[in-house]
Amino acid sequence: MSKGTFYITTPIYYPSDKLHIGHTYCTVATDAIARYKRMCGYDVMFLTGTDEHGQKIEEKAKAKGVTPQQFVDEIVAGKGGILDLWKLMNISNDRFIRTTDDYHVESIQKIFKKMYDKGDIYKGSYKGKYCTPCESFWTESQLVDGKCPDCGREVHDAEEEAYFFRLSKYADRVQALLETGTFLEPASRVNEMINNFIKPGLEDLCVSRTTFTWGIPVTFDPGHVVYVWVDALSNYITALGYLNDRYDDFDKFWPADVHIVGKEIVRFHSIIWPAMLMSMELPLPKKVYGHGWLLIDGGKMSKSKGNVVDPVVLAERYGVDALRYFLMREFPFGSDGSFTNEALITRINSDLANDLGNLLSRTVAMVIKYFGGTLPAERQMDALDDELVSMAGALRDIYEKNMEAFAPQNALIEVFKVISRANKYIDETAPWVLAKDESNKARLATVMYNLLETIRITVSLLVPFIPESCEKAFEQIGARPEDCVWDKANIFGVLPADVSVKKGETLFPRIDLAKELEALENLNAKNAEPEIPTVTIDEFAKVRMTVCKVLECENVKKSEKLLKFKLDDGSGTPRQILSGIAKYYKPEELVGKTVVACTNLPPRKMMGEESNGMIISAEKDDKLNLLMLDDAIPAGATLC
RNA sequence: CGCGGAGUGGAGCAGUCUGGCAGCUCGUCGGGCUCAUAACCCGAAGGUCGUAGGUUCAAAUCCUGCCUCCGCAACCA
Repeated sequence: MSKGTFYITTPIYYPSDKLHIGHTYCTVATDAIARYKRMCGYDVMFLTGTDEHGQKIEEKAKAKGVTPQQFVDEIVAGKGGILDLWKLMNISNDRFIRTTDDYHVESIQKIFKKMYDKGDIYKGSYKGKYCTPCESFWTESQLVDGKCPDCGREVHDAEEEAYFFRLSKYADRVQALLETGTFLEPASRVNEMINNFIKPGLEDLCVSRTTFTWGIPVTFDPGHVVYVWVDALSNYITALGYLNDRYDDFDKFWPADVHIVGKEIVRFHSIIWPAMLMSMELPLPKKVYGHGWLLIDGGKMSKSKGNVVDPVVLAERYGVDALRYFLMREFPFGSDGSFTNEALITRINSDLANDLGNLLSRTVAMVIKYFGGTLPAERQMDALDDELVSMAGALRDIYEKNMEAFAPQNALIEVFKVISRANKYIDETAPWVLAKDESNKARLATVMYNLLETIRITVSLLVPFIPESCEKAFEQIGARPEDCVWDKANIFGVLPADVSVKKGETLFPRIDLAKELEALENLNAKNAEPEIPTVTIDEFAKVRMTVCKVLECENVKKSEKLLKFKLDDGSGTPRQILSGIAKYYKPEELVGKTVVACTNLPPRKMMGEESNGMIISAEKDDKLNLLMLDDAIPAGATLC
């Protein structure tokens, strides 16, 4: 029965914040592929999880006053956390790994030791400039006038002990891997990897840290924790029981059939991970697929833009299946796509409500109206039936080809071509006309049966995408579970001749576009406002705002954003400040103006120039205005 | 000259590898139908395929220059 095994993974997500629609997109896509493979008869292992170590988590936990473990427990397993999100989205993962799980920790320590014993991990040092108060390493180029870019104080030469992985040793083999065959897809990502990372030369990779403690300790060298690469990437094998006793299906499922990843981490999965596996002398995954991003308003989703899309809100408003369908249907999997609420609602309405839902609804209603819900067994074929029947019968193979090519979007397009054809078929056969004459019974029954069969086949193939809705649809057309399987999705005529339908709830209610857009807009506006902490008068008083006259102003070369100012701040010495407002002002129009700057910020280096303070401006949406005062007030005056 | 992606009717995209009548979805307009979730079906309008040049019998597609947008990297205090 089984066609063999299929091991598929998502990345393990970093739980420093709530996950957004982008993570959901990746996981839903992986889920759809996993469900498809199961449907085809593969023994599937679908893994997802979380990457829970590192400095950022440590810092966030500290800021919140909890331990790192408590912090990640809350985000991963707490109410509304990552586990809840995947449950809501109906994700069918077989396993969920957390890098803080005991068995993973145990495996990582053994893997690290194994690579060390082999000589592929060696102890070296990280040379750089160290700022003691900031506890930070800086490279020469990051320094501002030879001083710490964060605090402006002196730095000194320092070396930090660290372990390195001999990535360079595997560069040739990795390049060959990328260049031959189909290891990395889509193909457009291959050039990017080779030009950007391999050709300039691969440097050995720092794989341990001593500057933070939230990580897996290196067993043979206390004080070092394993840095992200070995810890996170290895999850794909530790979750199968590699070097641990928790699971024992490593031999069964490794190598992975495909790692689904976002394009931002293609580099780690297509260069570092294969090199690590080469070092461990393990088989390489068969494929890494780098999907595109969902862009908002043509740009990247980001907190600061306030345009982060919350999957929970959308799933609760429109249904999990509708959201899953939209994500898979709207965007070409390998490229970026632009997400808009309007596209979401329009897509749900036109495909799911108008085409599929309505087809089901009108078909079931007619079977009930004309036959009391059960078809008579007599049939009468007609040439009108041919096209629909052959399209439905041929669909599975076309669908399969697209799914195998990681083009779920095209698979869905093909399914909906058949659904549209069925709607047209109703017009062509005009059942309501046939129903007027008793002598047409057999013909009418044939039309109804053909419609039910078309629905059975198309909905069978939609199961990986919208599983719950499909169950409801099967029930309405009177299909038994054994009729709705892969092996019968390319056969027309599976339902019993005297099939009985059952009226059910509306599968996908139509959504009022204008009303919902407004509602979402309002929700978003509310969410965009972060909780603003109150400041005490003492804290506020620390901020020094000084009136300055613009002496000189020019563009910073090679920078699109920065303007360089020389300001008279009343001290007698000109003050240099850089400001990212080149988009809004021309340098010459600012000379002589009276502006306000915060003058007690630490110096900071940008594009090789030092900035001593911040010029105050007001910004909203895409508008920005510098705060300018009347010329009457002299330079050096302070705001109070 | 840092790396990469993209510019195709009002919107979103396919087509480009391998030149051969410019296609799909949504929207708009007109018509049809009444089984259905005001849904469905048919028809129409709308594009010098970013731009300038080149190759060719023939260019959205191949070549060269330029412009614009997006992402990465480095700065956006």
